[in-house]
Amino acid sequence: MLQLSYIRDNANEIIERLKVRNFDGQEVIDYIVSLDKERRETQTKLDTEQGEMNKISKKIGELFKSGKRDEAEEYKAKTGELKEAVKKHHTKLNEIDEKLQGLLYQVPNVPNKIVPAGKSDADNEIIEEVGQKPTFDFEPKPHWDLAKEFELIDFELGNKITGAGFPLYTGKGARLQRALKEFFLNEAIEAGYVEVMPPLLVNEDTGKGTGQLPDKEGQMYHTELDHLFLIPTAEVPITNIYRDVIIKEDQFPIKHCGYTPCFRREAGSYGKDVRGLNRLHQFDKVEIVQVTHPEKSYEALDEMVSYVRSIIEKLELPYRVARLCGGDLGFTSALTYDMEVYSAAQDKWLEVSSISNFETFQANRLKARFKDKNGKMQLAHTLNGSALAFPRILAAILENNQTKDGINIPKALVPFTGFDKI
RNA sequence: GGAGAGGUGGCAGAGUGGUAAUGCAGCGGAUUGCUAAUCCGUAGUCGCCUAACAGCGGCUCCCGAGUUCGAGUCUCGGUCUCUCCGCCA
Repeated sequence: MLQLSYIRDNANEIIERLKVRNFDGQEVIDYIVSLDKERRETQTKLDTEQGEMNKISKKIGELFKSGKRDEAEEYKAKTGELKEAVKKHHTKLNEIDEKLQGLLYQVPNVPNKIVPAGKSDADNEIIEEVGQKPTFDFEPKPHWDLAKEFELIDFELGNKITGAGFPLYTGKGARLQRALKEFFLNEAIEAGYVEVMPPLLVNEDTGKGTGQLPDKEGQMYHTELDHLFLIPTAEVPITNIYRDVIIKEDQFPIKHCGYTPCFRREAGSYGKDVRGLNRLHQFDKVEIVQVTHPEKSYEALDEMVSYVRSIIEKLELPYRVARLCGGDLGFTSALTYDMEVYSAAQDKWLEVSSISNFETFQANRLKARFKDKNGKMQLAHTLNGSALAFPRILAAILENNQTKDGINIPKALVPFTGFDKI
């Protein structure tokens, strides 16, 4: 959520920059600005009236104390009209606030100046491509065939137990998942991220804090009875650690990592994209999160990108880095880099990480603040990224490393799998 | 699931209708051979007024409604936490 004061002072610039994400903000921003003006006028009136009330009440109190009951009664009689006015303006203020809140929730984050214009992922700016695509002297098989052949994943069983998009990993497949978890967490801790193991169900306040709620509840599984949500990413519980927290400036940068399963309804997905491990309702991921001083957040973003590069390189996977265009940029993000690994048999780039700077957009909802050197409260900046999502990494490892008689495990994982070949 | 207790400023903790004690910590200042000690100030938020600082005012004692000239205090609803019992990994 953008700050009201920021909108008030920069309305035109905001409208202009939102165009990059194909968001026409003219109407809603104009409405916000005019409502804000009305709100302030109303509050000024209300404040004056309430101040008047307070004075009279105080006076009556004094009169009662000194036994001047008659005089007190006179003052009492005077309050009726004032009370009505207070009530009226109070109601009006509440109404305006509610409306304003609803409108503010509709405005996405302002894209960073370097975000390219564009409609879809096809317009993302590929910044760099690293590594060699593998070559084969036979027809490489897609991972879903390999998974079946080597009994790594049983999609049918997952289907039976739960439904589509909930695979059951078996044998070496399961062991590989565990190895990825171990490897990713160890690397992150090595890089200075403090591990947390958060709850997998979150309440409504938490969902609002990071921007999943309101409006995007359709993407999350919801437990009806207890009104809790299954997390779509560890970003949600981890970033919410800092909801309503006043951070000490010397704590910056705060760095966390965490492994969690993630649950996504993926309403509306269909077709080829959902084949095999490409798009699941439940998957595992290690997430990295940073909370930083506003002046340091882009530095942190770069650091996170190079960290994620380093682990992909250790897994010996060809990858590329994309700067998301306005049309593909998430609602809450100001700048996002996607990391995509090449998966040979599908001949596709698979998104395995999305690294974003939200600037103050989340912090504003979260009220994640710190006192700066001048003693002023300021919003912190929040960032996060996948490091990494397991299924597509697994898909790429299987497809890229297949040979005629098996699949080679990247060296970095061998200490955790206990085998170097499938 | 049953019963009870309780949510007060960063923390601790008073306050049963008259406008939020006190202690600790942090920060700023004063004093000061140094250190220690001492003293003073210091919550957040919204608004008015400012070039800015300052100043003034409103709101905030979990949330919402109500009673009252006046609510942390009384009434109703909601919510969260804790304790005991039951169930259970």
